[in-house]
Amino acid sequence: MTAAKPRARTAGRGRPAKATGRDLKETILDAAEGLFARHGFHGVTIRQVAAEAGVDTALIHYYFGAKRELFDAVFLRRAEILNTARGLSMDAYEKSHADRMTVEGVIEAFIEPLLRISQDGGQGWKSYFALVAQVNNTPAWGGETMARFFDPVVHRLVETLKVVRPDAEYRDLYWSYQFLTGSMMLALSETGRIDSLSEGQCHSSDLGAVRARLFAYCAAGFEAVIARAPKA
Amino acid sequence: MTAAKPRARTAGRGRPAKATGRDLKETILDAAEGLFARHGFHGVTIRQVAAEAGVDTALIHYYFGAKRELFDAVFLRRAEILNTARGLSMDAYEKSHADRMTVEGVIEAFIEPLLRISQDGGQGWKSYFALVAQVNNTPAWGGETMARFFDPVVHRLVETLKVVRPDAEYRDLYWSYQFLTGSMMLALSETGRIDSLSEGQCHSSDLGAVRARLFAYCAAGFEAVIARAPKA
DNA sequence: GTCTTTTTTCACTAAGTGATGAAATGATGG
DNA sequence: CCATCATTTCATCACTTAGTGAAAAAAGAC
Repeated sequence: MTAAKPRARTAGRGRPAKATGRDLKETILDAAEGLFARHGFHGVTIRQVAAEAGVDTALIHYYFGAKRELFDAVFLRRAEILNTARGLSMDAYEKSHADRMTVEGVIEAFIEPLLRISQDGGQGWKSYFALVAQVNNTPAWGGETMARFFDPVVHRLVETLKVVRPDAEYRDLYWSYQFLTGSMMLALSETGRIDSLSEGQCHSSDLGAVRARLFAYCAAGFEAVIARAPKA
Repeated sequence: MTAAKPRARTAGRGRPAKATGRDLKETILDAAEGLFARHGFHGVTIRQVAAEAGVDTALIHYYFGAKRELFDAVFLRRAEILNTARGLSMDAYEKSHADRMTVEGVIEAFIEPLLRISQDGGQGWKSYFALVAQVNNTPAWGGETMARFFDPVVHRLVETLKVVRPDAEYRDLYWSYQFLTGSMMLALSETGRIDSLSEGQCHSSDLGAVRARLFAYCAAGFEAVIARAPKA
């Protein structure tokens, strides 16, 4: 990073964050988020981000450094919020159902926060989920990033499920999680594919429809995998 | 397309196609396939493909035209084989189990050909599945392409399931398929994520482990969604 | 041999790429 | 009013990109 560190966020010394009212840094992140989500990292140029945000390309480098660092900033911005929300949801469930937890209940506690955030959080969050889905499916990309941010909460899910079904094998739980995350991320990224596939009977933006089915679907899947355990 | 059409394949006038043992066209497609699968369309340059294939960039344009056409050629090459294999698998199942089809059986007939091809077909097929998974998760990309090639066989799956469970609603079947395809494509693209997540207990290359679990997982999911039908 | 056709390479272009250093801007504290 | 400093823009650099047109190479047809 060549540029000076951008801000100590004291009370405004220097030129104020423009008369736009909105923080320019956030505006840049929003623009980058939307574009990266639609076209992927390499499908977006700094100039496009700059145009979308209404700033000069140099400003983007001033705030974020290289293009890759901009991408990481986009990824990071919401990752922690996500983990916190999920952690709280699972805390609440474990507390309120301490002695009568079910597989479906645990799974719901794991997935539901994401659905709620996507529904209530506006377009930014929808773009973000599409972005994560894409990272998750790009072999030469996400490996390390995904692991660093999302492994802990997944391990917690697996451990909790192990408490609910002590006889289940870890391998079965991990594979079931893999299936779950594939379904979940595809649903959250709202690709529009189901709209045309179902000839208008379903809409990928209808997260209520997802909520009404995904928990049951995944829970039944877990149970079935556990049930036919002695196999590999 | 500016370049002359590459081939009239009458009986050999002019230079024959193979000076190198292998067909150069296929070599180019192989190189492009591997690179696109790892880095996505925009993450790959024609020059990289040319270098990997050991040819000049102009030759790629000579055979395939623009970069996007090269990508389509890569996508197309295996799509038909895939559809044929799947069609045959479902034919066989419907014939052999005409009066005793099960949800799990139908799903197995739908997924199993892909697993077998991925196991027996070599690295090319593995790359191809990773590529499809990526297209499937890129909103601004796959819509039309995916629909054109894969909708028919999906419609067939849904109709067959409707025969097995006549009381099921189409919306439930389409949503369940959406969940299925998310799990299936993530498993087929072998991202390696489960390896690190499970600390070595599972391997994404272990398609036997997928086979032993995915059919049961998805079938149970379908049944559960159908069962809690009168909703949403 | 020569002709014709296809395949391959070379040299090139016009447009864009990420990135940077220097200058302009304007609020703030002295 | 002036010096300071974070912020913002401008002009540009060195390089890469997709794509092309012309010529060379290869090989059967005659």
